[in-house]
Amino acid sequence: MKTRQVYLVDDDAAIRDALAWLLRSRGIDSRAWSTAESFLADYNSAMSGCLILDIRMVGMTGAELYDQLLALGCAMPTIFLTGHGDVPLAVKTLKRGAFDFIEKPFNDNELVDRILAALQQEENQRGLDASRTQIEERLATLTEREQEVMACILAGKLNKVIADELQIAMRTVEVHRAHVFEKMKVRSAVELAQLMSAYRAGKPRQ
Amino acid sequence: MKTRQVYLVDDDAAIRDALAWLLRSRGIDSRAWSTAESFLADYNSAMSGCLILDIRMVGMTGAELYDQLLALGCAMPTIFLTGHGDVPLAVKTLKRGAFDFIEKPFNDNELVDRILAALQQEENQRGLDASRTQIEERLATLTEREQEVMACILAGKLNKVIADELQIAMRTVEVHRAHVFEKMKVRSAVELAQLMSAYRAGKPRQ
DNA sequence: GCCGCCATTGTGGATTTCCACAGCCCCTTT
DNA sequence: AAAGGGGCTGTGGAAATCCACAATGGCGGC
Repeated sequence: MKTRQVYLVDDDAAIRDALAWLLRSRGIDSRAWSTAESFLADYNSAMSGCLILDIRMVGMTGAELYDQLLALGCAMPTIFLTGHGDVPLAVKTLKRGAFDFIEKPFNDNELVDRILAALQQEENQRGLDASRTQIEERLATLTEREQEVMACILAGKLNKVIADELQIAMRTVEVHRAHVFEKMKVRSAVELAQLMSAYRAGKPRQ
Repeated sequence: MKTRQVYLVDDDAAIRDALAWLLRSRGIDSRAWSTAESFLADYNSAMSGCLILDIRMVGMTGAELYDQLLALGCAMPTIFLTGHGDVPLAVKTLKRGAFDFIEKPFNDNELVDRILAALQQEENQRGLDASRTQIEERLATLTEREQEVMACILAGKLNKVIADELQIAMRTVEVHRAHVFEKMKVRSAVELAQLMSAYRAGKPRQ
């Protein structure tokens, strides 16, 4: 099981070193990169933790790197460090989902608190993602007919009504219904309804 | 039925007039205040629409007014106008829920687009709030026993299991169950499960 | 005392859900 | 050809849900 890390990207070596030292003193694992390009080349979706990005860097900026990572499906919470007052950029980046903005020079405790919060959020999100994946895997096992019957079940329809609508025997509805419960690993229509409600509530993820 | 309005608060008369004119030319109703204090004195929860606040004003600032309004339970989307680059304040206010930050001088079309989006969001939120209120009213009609039985239903338990746990007859469970469905205005356990799932998913609102 | 609300329970019967056992047909893969 | 998957169906019977009709008892308010 991989450990969470804090990924630091800043072209200022002093900042990188200071941050790495700070995090080590708090027992937090970290790795540093001096350019956005080098981090991007190393990035892979197995990375787990949070990002600390300097918003302005030589070459690709932190904001541009963030856009690239979003496009790659990276969901790690991202904290931006900024030394300039650029409100539109801060607003835009926050609205795109950045976790936080912290101005240099920063307060050590404040930054570590935000980092811990970001790590916690990432952990929570990973759990949610795992659940979603599991539900999706179960859904993928359903035949077309089973999906149709499931939709009717979730619409609260009686088996005989489903049978009428799909023009099949009630016995067949029962068979498909039993398969749906089995494949979705639920024991009742209530449980199925709750599972699918939770799944759909967490769906907006694009 | 009250109409939605845009509420303008800015100590700069030229801005207020220009905004009012702009909105009128787009067929959007608005009202203006020159100080945060005067708006706060007039505020009431029946106001519907969105807010445009200048972030810095003589006396109470836009940010301070926003905090006050939040404390009063105001849910109108709030767009801040700012002429200075104060990133921490922008970040803090956005994280508190502000709808957007726009720097002066602003682009007319951009601002109107954001206002229309804010009005739409407020409309959607009103609809959600109305639904929540309705559900809460129905929940309030349930007796303690009915609430207990409902919890068991939502846990997917059979009537006979509920009867065992609550140490009552199955017939009594059926009576309470029927009352729960009637009062919650649902026709099945599935429908009840979905109603409560949606309600609980939208609960974090404090 | 009367009334309304709440909780509880029983009887009898209808409807719905669930499923073991059994079977048929079509299509695809080995 | 045989096996597996999917869809479909029937029989018989048990379990679960639903409810009209009926009733009792406790509590609080008028």
